Amino acid sequence: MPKTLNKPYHHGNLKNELIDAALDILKKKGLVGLSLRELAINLGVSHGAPYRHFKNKTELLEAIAVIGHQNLIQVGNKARQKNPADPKQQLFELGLNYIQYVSRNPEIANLMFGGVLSLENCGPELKQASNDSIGGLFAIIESGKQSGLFVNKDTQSLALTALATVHGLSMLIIGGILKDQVSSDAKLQALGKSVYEIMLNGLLIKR
Amino acid sequence: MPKTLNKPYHHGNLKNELIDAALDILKKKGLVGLSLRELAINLGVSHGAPYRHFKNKTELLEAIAVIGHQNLIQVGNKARQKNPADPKQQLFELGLNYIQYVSRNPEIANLMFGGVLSLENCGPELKQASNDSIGGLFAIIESGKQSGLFVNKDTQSLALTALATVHGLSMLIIGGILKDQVSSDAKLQALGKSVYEIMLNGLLIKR
DNA sequence: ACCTGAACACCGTTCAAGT
DNA sequence: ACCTGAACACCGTTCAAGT
Repeated sequence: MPKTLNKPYHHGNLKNELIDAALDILKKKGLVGLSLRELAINLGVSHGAPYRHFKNKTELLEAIAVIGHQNLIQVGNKARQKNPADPKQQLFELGLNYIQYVSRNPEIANLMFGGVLSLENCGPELKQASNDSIGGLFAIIESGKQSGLFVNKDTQSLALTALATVHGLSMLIIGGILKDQVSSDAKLQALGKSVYEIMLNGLLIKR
Repeated sequence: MPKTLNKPYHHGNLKNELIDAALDILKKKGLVGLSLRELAINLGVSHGAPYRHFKNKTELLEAIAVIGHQNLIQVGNKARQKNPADPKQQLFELGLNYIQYVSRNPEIANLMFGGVLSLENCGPELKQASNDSIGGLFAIIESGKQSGLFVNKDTQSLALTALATVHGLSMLIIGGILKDQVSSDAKLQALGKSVYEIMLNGLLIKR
């Protein structure tokens, strides 16, 4: 990791290095263990330096949450591009990769969804990113409806149901509530597939 | 609210008062605004006093999370008792009331599910409570399967699908992601009902 | 424009000492 | 058994001053 190389640097892209270092500590020590002062010291600057790039600690955390949302947006985009004209498979891949991303980045996910940040009084970047992250799912549902695959109910309710299922499963997993059910990667995959099929076909017996 | 009544008290049930006061501040100022020191001062004791009743701040937060889980367990119990032999209605009430409880107690929910506490290294009470909170749902699914109402898949997958949907919707709501969709209590109710029916019947068109 | 270093007002936690 | 008060090691944030 880049600590001090040849010489102490007095400028550069401290902003991005702060974000990277923050991500690092977040994964290692969790949100509680993350302090701006430690970040600054680790990067060889004074503890006041971060405030030239972030108004406060929250603004740094928001920057990380934005990255998380952008990653989820990518998950949606990839799922669509990889399976053109197959909304069912698109939905499946979106779901499984969503769960996988959250499982592998629990600290970022908790930052995005754990109530630490407020979408009301946050910067415009986070507002934008968090809005956009639902977009891919809506598109999939919409195309699936048009091709007569999905039920003809309002797109929003359908999309939210799918999102809720996937999101809920993800959050339950990183919350540790399902630790028995997802002790291995294979089990997680199996559970995801199982839930996905129940979501598609419903809980009720057909009549 | 109980601050200083007639005389300064030097003993009593400080432990419970700390929990109550913490809940109060949690709702008013959020988790970030909660400090043991302020709690102690508000209750008229020294800042060291809380440490006679809680090993540390985390242990206080765990006590609150336990209360939250117990409340969710009650939600499940009520839903079952109120609609005997009607698993469909039981599931509906459990779901809507779960969403309602989380919506109305977002700080507690974020404490339970937001990654602040670890279910791995927490006290036995929280472990117990968090395990039990899924129980009611399992019972509903099981009885619904036996009466030929729900699909004959493994109970765990069915229960987790239902839980994930309800939990996910709840967390999305308090996360502010659905603020447009749930701006009023009526809208929340409508969305809940809509999602519930999609969950029951599935996304796919029957063939 | 960017960074430093002192300063302020907080924290959590520990521990001898008091009652 | 329960609480106090000093003490320690941290925080976030601000701001004059440096380069």
